[in-house]
Amino acid sequence: MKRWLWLGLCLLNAESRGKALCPVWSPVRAQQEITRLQEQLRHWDNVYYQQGASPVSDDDYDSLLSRLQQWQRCFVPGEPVHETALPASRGAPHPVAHTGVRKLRDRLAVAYWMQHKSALWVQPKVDGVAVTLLYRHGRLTSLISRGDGVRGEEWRDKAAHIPAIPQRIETSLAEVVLQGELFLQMTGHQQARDGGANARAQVAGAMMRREIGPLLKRTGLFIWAWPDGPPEMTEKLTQLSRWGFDLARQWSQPVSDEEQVAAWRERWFRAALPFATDGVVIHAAPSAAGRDWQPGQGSWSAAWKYQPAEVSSEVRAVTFSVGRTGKVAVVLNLQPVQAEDKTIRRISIGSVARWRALDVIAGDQVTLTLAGLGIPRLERVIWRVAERHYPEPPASDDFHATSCLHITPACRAQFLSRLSGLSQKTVLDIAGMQRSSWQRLVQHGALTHLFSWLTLTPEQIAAAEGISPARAQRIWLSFRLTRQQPLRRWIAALGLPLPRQALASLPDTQWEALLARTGADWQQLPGVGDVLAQRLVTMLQTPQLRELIAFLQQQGIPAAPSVFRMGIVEDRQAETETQGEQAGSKTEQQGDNDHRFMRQRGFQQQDIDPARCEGDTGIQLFLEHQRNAVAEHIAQHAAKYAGDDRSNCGDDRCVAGIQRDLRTNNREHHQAQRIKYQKHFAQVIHQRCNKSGDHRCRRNNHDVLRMLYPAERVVTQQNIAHRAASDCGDRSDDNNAKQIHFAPACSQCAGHRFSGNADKVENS
DNA sequence: CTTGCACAGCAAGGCGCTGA
DNA sequence: TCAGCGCCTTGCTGTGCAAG
Repeated sequence: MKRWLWLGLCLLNAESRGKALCPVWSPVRAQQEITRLQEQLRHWDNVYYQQGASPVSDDDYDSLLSRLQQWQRCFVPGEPVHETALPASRGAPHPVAHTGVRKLRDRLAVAYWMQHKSALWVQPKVDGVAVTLLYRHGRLTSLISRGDGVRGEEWRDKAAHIPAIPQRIETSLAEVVLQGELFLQMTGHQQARDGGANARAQVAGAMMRREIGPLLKRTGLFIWAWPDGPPEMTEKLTQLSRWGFDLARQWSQPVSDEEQVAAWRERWFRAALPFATDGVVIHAAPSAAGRDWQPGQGSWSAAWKYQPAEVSSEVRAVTFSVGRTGKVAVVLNLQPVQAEDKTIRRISIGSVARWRALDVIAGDQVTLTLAGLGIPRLERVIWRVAERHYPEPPASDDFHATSCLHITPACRAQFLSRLSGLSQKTVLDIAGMQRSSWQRLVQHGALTHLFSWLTLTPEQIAAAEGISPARAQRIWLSFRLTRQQPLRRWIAALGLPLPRQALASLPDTQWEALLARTGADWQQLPGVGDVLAQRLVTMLQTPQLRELIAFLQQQGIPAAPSVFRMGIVEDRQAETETQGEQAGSKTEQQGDNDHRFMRQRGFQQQDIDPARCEGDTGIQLFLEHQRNAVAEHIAQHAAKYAGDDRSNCGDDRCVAGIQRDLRTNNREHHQAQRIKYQKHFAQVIHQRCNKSGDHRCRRNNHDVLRMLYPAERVVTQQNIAHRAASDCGDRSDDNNAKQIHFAPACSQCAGHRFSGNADKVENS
C-alpha cells in the first residue's frame, strides 16, 4: 500500500478529480456515503500499520482514497479532505525529507519537464517501499520508512536481517544520508507480463510485522538519492557501488531527450528485471542542499509511470439492452477512464443473473482491465455505495424468440435489435441500414411490424428525420433487393434459431414446405436436436409468426424461381460449401478461386454457359428480365428515363452488369485496387450490344460507365442508356475482376464476359 | 453429466463516405 | 471542409444446446 506516496498521488489525481462529476445525492446521503468510506479507509490503515497486512491492493486503496476526496470536495467544500492516517507515536524524523517525485502524464510532459535541464539520468522506478538510511561515521544507525516524508517509522532492528543493507560503509564522512527503495528481489520479472505481483505490499508487510520473517532475506535495496553526495552522477554512482549499493550503477542511464527516456521505459517494461517497477524516474542534479528538501517540492526528479494494468472507475448508470432473441444484456455506463490508449465508457457484463451476482449499481466503484486487443473487462467491484437502488431489468418472460415482432413502446429495444439483425450481411444484406437508420424509421412511425419496410415508398422513407431523399432512394432500392433473397435468409430474418449449418442445408424454398415440417423433419438437419426441433415447431405455430409469414407470402417472398432466375456467388466459403443445392456448375475459375458460383433453384445450365467466360469467377446474379425491382424503379422515374432509350439495347438485347468487389477490405487483391472508388461500390457494366445478336461470350467487351452505391445493385436503364448501343466496338480490358456480376440470362442478350478488370471507370 | 461448439452481444477504433 | 455515420475488424464473455 503506497500510503507513503499519498502526497504524490494527490497531485496525480488532481486532474481526474477535476473532471469527475459530483453524485446527485441529498446532503444526508452524501454524509452517509462519506462516513462509510472514511471508516473503511481508516480500518484498512489500522490493519496495515498495526498488522502489516494489506486487505486491498494499493491501486484499489488509492482509487478509493481519491474517490472519497472527490466526494468531500463536492459536499463539504472548504474542509480538509481525508488523508491517510499515519501512526502518530511512531514517527522518527528524517534527516533529509523525502520530496516525492513529480508525475508526468505522457511523452509531451516529459519533453516539457526536460527542457532547460542538463546531465539527466533515467532509472527504473522500483516498486517498493521508500526508506531513508542514516550512516554515522560509517555505521548504520537508522532505517526510517518514508511515512509522510518528514517522519516515518524506525526500522533499524529489521535492517540487521536484510543482507542487502550494509551495516557499515567505508567513509570519512561523519554522516551519510541515503534514500532508496526496499523491494522484493525477483528473478526475471517482466513488468509487462507479470505486473506488480503485489511485491511492494509483501515487503511493506514484512517490514511492519513485529517478528522477523523470512521475506527480509529476499529484500533488496535500490538507492535513488544521496542528498548531499557528489554533484556528478557518475561519481555518486561509483561511490555507492563501492559501499555495496551497486544496483543504482547498473540501472542508471544518461539521457538527453524524451525519445531516449521513452526507449528505456519501453525496454525496462518488457525486459527481465530483478524487481517490479511501475515506471521510470528521470533525475537531474538537485538544486537544493539536503537540509532544504521539503515534501512535495522535489523539482529535480520526475516519474513517468506505466499505464496500470487495472484501472478504476465509477459506475454512472446500469442499462439493459434487449437483443433480437430477447436476451437481456447488462451494460454499465462508466465515468470515462483511460486504459492504455483506450477510453472506456461502457462495459458489458453479460446476463442479468451475473449482474445480480456482482451486485453493482450506479455510484459503485469498479476495476477494469483490457482483455485481448482492448476489450474492457470488469474485474471486481471495489466499493459499493450505502444506499442500494436497483434498476428494474426488463422482465425476461416478456422477451423471447417470438416476442416483439410488432413495435410497441415496451418492445422498442428488441424490435430495433431485430431490425438491425436482419439488415446484416449474412441475413438480408440491406446496404445502408444500420441501427441508427432503423431508429429513424421507427421514430418516424413508419414501421409497424418486422417487415413493414417492404411496402414503404421512397417518399415515406425520406419523411423520416435525418434521411435525405437521395439516401431514401438508395434505401428503398436496398429494400427492393431483399425480395430476391432466398427463403433461408428470410428465415434468419424472422429470428428462427436455426444453426448456420442447418440453415445452409435446408432444402425448402417456400414457406409451405417449412410450415409443414414436423419435429422429426427438423431433426434431420445438422445441429438440430430434439430440444431445438420442438422449439422450432412451437415457434412456427405462434400466431405472430404465422401472421408475418402470411405477409411475406402475400408480398411474393421469396420470389418464385420463374421470376428471378439468378445465381449468387459469394466468397463466404462456408456458406457455399454447405449449400444444399449446389448445382455443381461452377464457373470456370481462373485466377482467384475464392468466389464461388451457386445456383438457385430453377436456374438452367444454358443460362450459365454464356457467362462461363474465361476469368469470370465472380458472384453472378442473372435476371431473366429486368422487369422486377429494376422495372419498378424505372416505372417510378418514367419521365426521367423517357426519350433516352432510342439507341439503347433495351432490356432484351443488351447486357448490363454490376460489378462489385466483394473483397472490400482485401487490399492485397490488386486487381480491385486499380479501380478508383471501387471499395464498397458496385459498377455498372455496359456490355456493348452485338447487333447481330451474338450470344457467345466475347472477351473484353465492356466498359465501366459509373460506380454505383451498394444499394444500387440493380441495373438501371438510365445507366445503360447513357452509353447505348451505338458504341459496340471492342476495347480490351484483360485482367480479372473478381466481383459480383449482374447480368440478364444470356438467352436474351449478347455475350457477357467479365474477363477484364474494370479500370475504365467513368464517374457519372 | 461433461465437454465442446456456436452464437449473441459487446467494446474500441480505423477507414472512408455522406451530407450539411 | 468536417462532423457524423456506416461498415468492418478483433476478440472476449456468457449462454445454451448438441453430442459424447
